[in-house]
Amino acid sequence: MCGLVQVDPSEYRLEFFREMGFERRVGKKCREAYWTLNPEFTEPQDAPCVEYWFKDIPSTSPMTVGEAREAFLRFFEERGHARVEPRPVVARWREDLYLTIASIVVFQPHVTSGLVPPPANPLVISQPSIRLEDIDNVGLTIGRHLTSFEMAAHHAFNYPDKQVYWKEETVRYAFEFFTKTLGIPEDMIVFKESWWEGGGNAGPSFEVAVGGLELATLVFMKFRVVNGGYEEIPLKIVDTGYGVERLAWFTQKTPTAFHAVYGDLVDRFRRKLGVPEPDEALLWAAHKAAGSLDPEDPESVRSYYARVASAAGMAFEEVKSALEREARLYSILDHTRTLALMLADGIVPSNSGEGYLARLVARRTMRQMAALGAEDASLVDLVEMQVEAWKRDFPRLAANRDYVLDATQLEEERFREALRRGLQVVARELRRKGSLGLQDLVRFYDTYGVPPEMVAEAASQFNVKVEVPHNFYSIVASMHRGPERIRGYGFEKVELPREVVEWASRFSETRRVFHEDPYAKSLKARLLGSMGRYLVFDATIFYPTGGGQIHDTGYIVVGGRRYRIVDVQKVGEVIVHVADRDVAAEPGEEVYMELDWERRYAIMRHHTATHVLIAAARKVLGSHVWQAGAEKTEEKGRLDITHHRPLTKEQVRRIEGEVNRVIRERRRVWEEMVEKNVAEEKYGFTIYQGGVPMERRLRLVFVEGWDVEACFGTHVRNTGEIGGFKIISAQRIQDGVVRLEYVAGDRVAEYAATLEERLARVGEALGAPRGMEVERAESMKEMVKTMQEALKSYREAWVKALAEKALKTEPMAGARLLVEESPEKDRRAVQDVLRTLTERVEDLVAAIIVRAGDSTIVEMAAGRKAAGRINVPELARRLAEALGGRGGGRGSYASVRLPGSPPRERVAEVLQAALQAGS
RNA sequence: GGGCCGGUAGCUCAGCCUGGAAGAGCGCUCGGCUUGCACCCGAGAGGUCCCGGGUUCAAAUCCCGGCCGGUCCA
Repeated sequence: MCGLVQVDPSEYRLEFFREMGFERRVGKKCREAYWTLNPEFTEPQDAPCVEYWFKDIPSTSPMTVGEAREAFLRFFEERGHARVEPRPVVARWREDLYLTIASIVVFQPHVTSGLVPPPANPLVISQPSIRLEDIDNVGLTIGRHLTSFEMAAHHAFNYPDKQVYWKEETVRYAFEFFTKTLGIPEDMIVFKESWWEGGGNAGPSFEVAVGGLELATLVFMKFRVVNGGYEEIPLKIVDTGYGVERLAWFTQKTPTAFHAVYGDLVDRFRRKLGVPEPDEALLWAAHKAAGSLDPEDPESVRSYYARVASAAGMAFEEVKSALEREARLYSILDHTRTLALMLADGIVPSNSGEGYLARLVARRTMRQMAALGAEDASLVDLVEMQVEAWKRDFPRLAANRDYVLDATQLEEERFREALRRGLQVVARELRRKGSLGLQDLVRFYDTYGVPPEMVAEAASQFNVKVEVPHNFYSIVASMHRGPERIRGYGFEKVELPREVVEWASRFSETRRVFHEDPYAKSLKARLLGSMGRYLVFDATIFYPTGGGQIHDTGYIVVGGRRYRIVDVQKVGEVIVHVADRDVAAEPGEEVYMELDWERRYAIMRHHTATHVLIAAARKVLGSHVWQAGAEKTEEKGRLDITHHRPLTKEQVRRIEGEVNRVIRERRRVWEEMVEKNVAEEKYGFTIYQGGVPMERRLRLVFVEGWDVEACFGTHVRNTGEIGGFKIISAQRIQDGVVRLEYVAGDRVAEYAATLEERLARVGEALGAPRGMEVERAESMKEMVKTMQEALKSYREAWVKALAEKALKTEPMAGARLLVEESPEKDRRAVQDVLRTLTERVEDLVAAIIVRAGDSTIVEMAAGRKAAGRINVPELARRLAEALGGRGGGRGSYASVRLPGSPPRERVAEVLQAALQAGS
């Protein structure tokens, strides 16, 4: 972007530039400062300022993405950098980010905050990253925007007592890499002065551009942003980012980055999607013009097409439609790889969290496919091609192939289903209203997920024209703008009064005897302080609520008095005990404490069972399974796992079987304190099932040969102690999350007992002997059916009798009147009877009295002939008026509720009088 | 986590706005037609209108709460 940053210019004045004879200039168009060896440059050589002309700049032989990545890594390895393996594209170690958007994210916040040392220093990495901000521009800009890319980077962390290197070396490395490894002429490389800010940090930076293409950014993080000002930080970080895809594009000199990155996939996708091959000259014209394209500005897009049209000697409309098709093809290439990477790293598509981001990418891709008219193409096919193409670069694509494809297929089905439903509503509204406005478009998208293009297409079949504004999606987005929120598990919430928290945090760390010996049932400790019911000791065996494990209960004896402990909470490293009443004791007094051991032991069993369970679930269902929440109490364990489909009975049974096998195998369980870096390296991010502790050293809980997790809880020593395991429910609690509830140990027998009890009650209610409950239920069902049939024939008989009786009455005022008591209370049935009756005797007005406790309901209906002369609702009003009730009706039907229990004769009298009066 | 939409026959849905007989198409059963493989004609079975409360003489329909599903956004 063009614009001036006001920074101390000395930040950018390097010895290296002086040595090499670089000159500092300011762009004529873009008023930005840059350093160059080329006397002819008037602009800083990056995208909006100049057009792409890098195809005319010499470089080494063409490199694929893999070759470019390897060349970069090797270059820095040879210069003393340790190679670090990339992390997943899902930032599981971050609470405030869903996706890995840059290599530095790998080291945030634990390393950048200084808490944990980096895994190596200096280091080099190529980190697959995903950014969805510019997803709408992907394709149109022929490669400037990508949703998934690899950020190759070398990082150096400079501590006050350990300096590694800073600007001089970083810029020298860049220059050397570009000239020696990529073979770019020295005078083509431009270093533009810039300023970087992000995540609360800031610093000067250089953007390295060649021939219009920005190839790298070199950031020198040295400030913290405090109240809008900058404050120097002790840990100064070299944060670089080289676009691996751009390196490949640069060396291959293809018209678009997609040709360079995806190679023959471009043509294979093109065939699958039925996109015609464009003229090569057109693509090159687009290549040149795309550098100055601002995709957010419709006018800029229009003039881009116009420039391409005149350069290629083609008609504007022809160019526009060809480039739009190309853009869709490229974005499909880009999105399918992004989706594959997201799924391979275990994202489960859903309607919330990172799962929604995966769905967003999938649906956007399918929209593009639909816009190309590629109805026969399948998203699964395309994703599968990406998996095949990239499995050597990203082995987890192959490892999780089944899940990636299954989840993709499910998304494809769901989208089709949503469209089908939504388009049905669209068609209905079109028939009703005949036209659709912007609000309708928004509603169809927002509520039913039908994109406006598809609404417009559906409308065209009704010969209705619908305008879709170009900024439709931002209109929708702006309507949803709510409070800015970040991801959080909401756990470890301290539920203590503010003043207690303040008071408690003044104490030093409480010794955690429950960790030293989880089997300690009692302990002698010393009271450090008390505040009403709140107590702090020097040591404790009471576990505080946290990590999904509920606190312990028990009692203490202090100052000769006994108190129950009803709650235990953690404030930092201090453990606060809550007694059942105010405690009268002085600091320094000795305290005896004892746990409700049976309760605690049940909790421990459930907790260890949870660890065994999650590993079992991952084994049976796949490595996309992550803990989405957990709770362990005395009664049962509860574990929410991410999974895209509801569990089958078979899967539940297999998971249960795995857990019971591990119990049977009597595996050892133990804890170890391990350095964070070592733990992550050795055991992976699956250790973070319950959240990410911000500690330099992690408490890892091991289940021998089965599971490792960072965990604060108390565990049994051997899986054999779990004793037994039964899943008591497995239900989908939200899209992409399945909740498992289970019992362990003695609870299994207790659970079986409650089931027995329930069955016994069912048997009793049915009057069935033991073991015959099902047969009895079935025979009763039959019996109900028989009785319903009998009831039906009795009602028919009653109707017949009523009809005969009605025919014997004398018509007056042209209608017969029949007033009868109902033998049954069911109003519905009575209405049915009335209906049949008045159909048979057409000049009849019938009233049937239903006694309902302390009131009386009179249902009334008239036959066809009678209804012509008599207004039944009016009759009802008269009856209500006369006997103090309320009622009404419509057409030939009415009902009245009367207070008390007036005799039939009274009702008949009133009705007769009303009829005679001529209602 | 929030907004919006929905839950009626085995399936897909109408009815709800404006309260007053629970419907259609497909499927199913039976019969007819047809030398059986998406034909036609006729008859029939099939419902806790998601659950709970409220308003009302009367609730699938209106109001409140809950459960479940969908969708968009963060």
